[in-house]
This record gives sequence, structure tokens and C-alpha cells, in this order.
Amino acid sequence: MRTHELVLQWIEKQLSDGDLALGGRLPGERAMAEQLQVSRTSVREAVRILEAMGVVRAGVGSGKDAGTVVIAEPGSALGSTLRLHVATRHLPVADIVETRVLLESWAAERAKVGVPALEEAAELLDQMDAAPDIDTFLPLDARFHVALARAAGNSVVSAMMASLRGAIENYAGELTGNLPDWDTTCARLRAEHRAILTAVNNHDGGKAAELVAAHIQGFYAEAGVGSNPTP
Amino acid sequence: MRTHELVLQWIEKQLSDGDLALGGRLPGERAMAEQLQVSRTSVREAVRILEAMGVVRAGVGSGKDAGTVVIAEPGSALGSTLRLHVATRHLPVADIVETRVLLESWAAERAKVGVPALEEAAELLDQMDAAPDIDTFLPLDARFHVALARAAGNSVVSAMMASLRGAIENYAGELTGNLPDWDTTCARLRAEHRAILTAVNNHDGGKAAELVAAHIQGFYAEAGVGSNPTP
DNA sequence: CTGTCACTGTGGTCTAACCACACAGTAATC
DNA sequence: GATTACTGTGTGGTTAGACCACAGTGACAG
Repeated sequence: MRTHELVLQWIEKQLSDGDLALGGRLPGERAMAEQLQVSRTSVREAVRILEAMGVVRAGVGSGKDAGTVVIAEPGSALGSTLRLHVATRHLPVADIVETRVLLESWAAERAKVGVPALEEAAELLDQMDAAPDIDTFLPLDARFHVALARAAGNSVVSAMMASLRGAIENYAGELTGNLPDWDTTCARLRAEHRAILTAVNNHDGGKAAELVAAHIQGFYAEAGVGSNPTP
Repeated sequence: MRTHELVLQWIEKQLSDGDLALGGRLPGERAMAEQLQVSRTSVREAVRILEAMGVVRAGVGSGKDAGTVVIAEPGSALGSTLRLHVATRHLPVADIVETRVLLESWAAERAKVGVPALEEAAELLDQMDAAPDIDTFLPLDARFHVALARAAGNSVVSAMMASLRGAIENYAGELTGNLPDWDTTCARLRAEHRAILTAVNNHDGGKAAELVAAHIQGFYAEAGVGSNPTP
């Protein structure tokens, strides 16, 4: 077993045993190296991996943001991983879109009314109405969909949704260039968002799920995913 | 931007541009370091991250297994990430099980008859009948479920299924200790597996999905997930 | 022809040093 | 006395250089 894996194991055990909790601070790299009788290099490689997994955040200097602290950001970590695999052509964009439909439909059907995530979603819709251009609109759109997924209350599904959205984020930006008329499309998307949120608030999960599926598939079909996968 | 991130960006670009394909070999660490004008340490940190993401595999020595080659194993990578986050208590096991039900039901409903993955699944069932003990049975069970998911033909769903299974693998091992009578449970699980596969082969996706959902939820309910999350 | 042995290139590890940063305490200044 | 400037300390970030184990390759001696 390689040295940095040993360090990784040790840290994972600290987490499992509860000796290291969310928000907690790891020992300094030098201290850990001495404690585990390994070089600082190996400790750093382990920390890098944890950072890539969204388990810790490393900060220089001193004070509140300094040191290596335990965080919980699975979404961005899974997103990076998926993005890399998309780059290797191993994960087709079409499969990601299909998975998005699957997860978001499920989430829409089970979204709980009155939770903070839904209020955030409603707020985002207002901001999207005021968005002047595509580059302002798209990030809000992404956040709306992730907020909707969070409303279902399953943290794994939320994380996966966020990661899927993140993995094809750049891609979505390119796709909008293929659209014949952005203003028309944008208006339609906004209307569909409202309809989805209304269905959820009316406790009509089935309809919400249908609308979400049509919403996502409609966008990618219009933008030409499948027929024109890598423009 | 940190140095190793720069290296990561460079490698990701090589992948996106197709200059580096699946099965391809990265330049040696020393060569890359010189080419990018960074230290070998930074190159190594980048490679570590890619390795953790299941994008590359590093092998010492020389010959076919040597060097750093591009692979595509998103499943194990996502699994490690999820496992770590379960360790931080940020992702409840119950949410993972729920997501498994969601993905596997979907996959069972859309499984294509006649694909290699289904044949593999059938073969695994025979091996499970011959399994002498739990420790032989469980890995086969895991592979059966992943094979079933693969039969639906969506690589993202397959990868996520494999990762979910991997994230709670150790956990499943502990749970079987809670079962009152393993032999009885095992016989039931085997029968349920057969029923699922039969439904799929009969093109009865709806029934297959129902059976899968009941199968998974039944097992975890019997083993006590939810009422006894961290024994 | 065969077995041995040095060579070469790979990743894996370690040491020791320096840097930039941010805060904390202290000293000099107004 | 209050304010400012300055070290001191500890953090991660980066680098250079060395050595190790490993696995093929090829030359050489038998």
C-alpha cells in the first residue's frame, strides 16, 4: 500500500470515529507527517485527494480561514469527476442529460412544499425575469434546478443533481449559441419554470415531474444534443 | 491559481482535444514537469487527483502496465467520494439506499434484453446459488445489481449505481450481522433475484422495477437501517 | 542457445529549504 | 493613551535533488 493511502485511511478513520467532525481542523501537515512517521509530501498528496473529493478545504495564513478544515461539498467534487470523464468521451452528454431527467423528475414529484429550498427557487425565478442576457440567466437557471432538487430532501440526489449540472455547465453555454432565437426560448423556459413551481406548490407531483422532464428534454432537443454532440 | 491546478487544466485540455485518449499514456512525470515548467511535486499532485477520480492509473516499472495511462473508472472514484462523505455524516445511509432504489428501479424498467450485461447477471445468479457463505455471496450480489443497472445502457446511471453500492459496501457487511437468520434471508434474496431477471426477460419492465424496489427496501428494512443507522 | 547481469526508465518516497500569507503581540511613534 | 509600524509565528504552496523498488531490455558469458 502506498504511503499517501495510509494517510488517507488514517484521516478517514478519524472521520468515521467522530474524532474529526464537519468544520473541524486537521493537524498541520508537518504535525501529521511526524505523527504518522511519513514525509510531508505523502501527507500533502492525501490532502490533495480529499480536497478534490470536496471533503476538506486548505487555506494558507492564520486565523479562521487557515489550515485544512473539514467541509462537505460532494456536489462540486462529483461534478469535476464527471466533467473529466466526459472529456475522455467515456460518458456521453446524452447519458448525463437522461440521468438529469431521471433525478429531477423524481425530485419534482417528491418536493416538499414550504421548505426553504422552494422559496429560494421562487426567488430565483424573479431574478431570472430580470436577467438582461444569457450569461446572467444560465447560472440562475442552474441554481433553480438544484434548489428544486434539494426540496425533495435527499442529500445524495441533490449532490448528484448539482454534479450533473456542473459537469455540463460549459457545454450548456456552448449550446445556447445553436439556438435560433434566444429571446423566444428564454421566455418559454421562464414560463415552464413557473408552471413547474406551481405544480409543486399545488401538491401535484406527477404533473411537476412531467413538466420537468419535458422542460429539460425540450431544451436539449432544441439545442441539438444527440444530432450534434460535439460542435 | 495553484500550480497543480494548472497541470490539471493542461491534462484536461489534452483529453478534451483528443490528444490524449482512453488507454493513452501520459508523458513521464519528469518530462511533464519540465514541459510545463513546474516541479515534479506539482505534477504528482495533479496525477494523484486524476487517479482518485478514476481517470488515470499509475504503474511503476516498465512495459505494458507501467507509466500513467488514461482509464475510465468513474464508478470506484465516485464510490470513494461518497464513502468519505458518509463518514462525515453529511450523507445519510438512508439517502443512499433511497437513491439506489430510484436508480435501480429506473434501470430495471429499461433494461435491454439480450445484452451481455444481462447474461452476466444470469451467470452471477448461478454462482450465488453455489455460494457457501455470506462473504462469498455479498460481492456476487453487488455485481449482480451493477450488471442489471448496466443493462439499461446508460453509462452515467451505471457508474452512479456502482458508486452507491461501493459507498455502503462495508456497511452492508456489518448489517448482515443484524439478520436473525441468514440462510432464510439468503434463500429469499436469491428467489427475488430470479424473479427480477425473469420479469426483465419477459419485457415486463414495470414489474421488474417494482420487484427491485421491494427487494432493496426489504433487505435494508430487515437489517434495520433507519431505526439503527450507526450501530 | 541460454542464463545472468547491468542498464534504463518508470513511479514512490523522502529531506531540506524557501516563499507568501495572515494573524498576534510588541515596540516605536504621535 | 491611542495609533501605527514591525517583527514573530504558524499555516499551506512550491521547489530541488536525491534515493528506492520495480520491470522490462539488451549485451555478454557460458
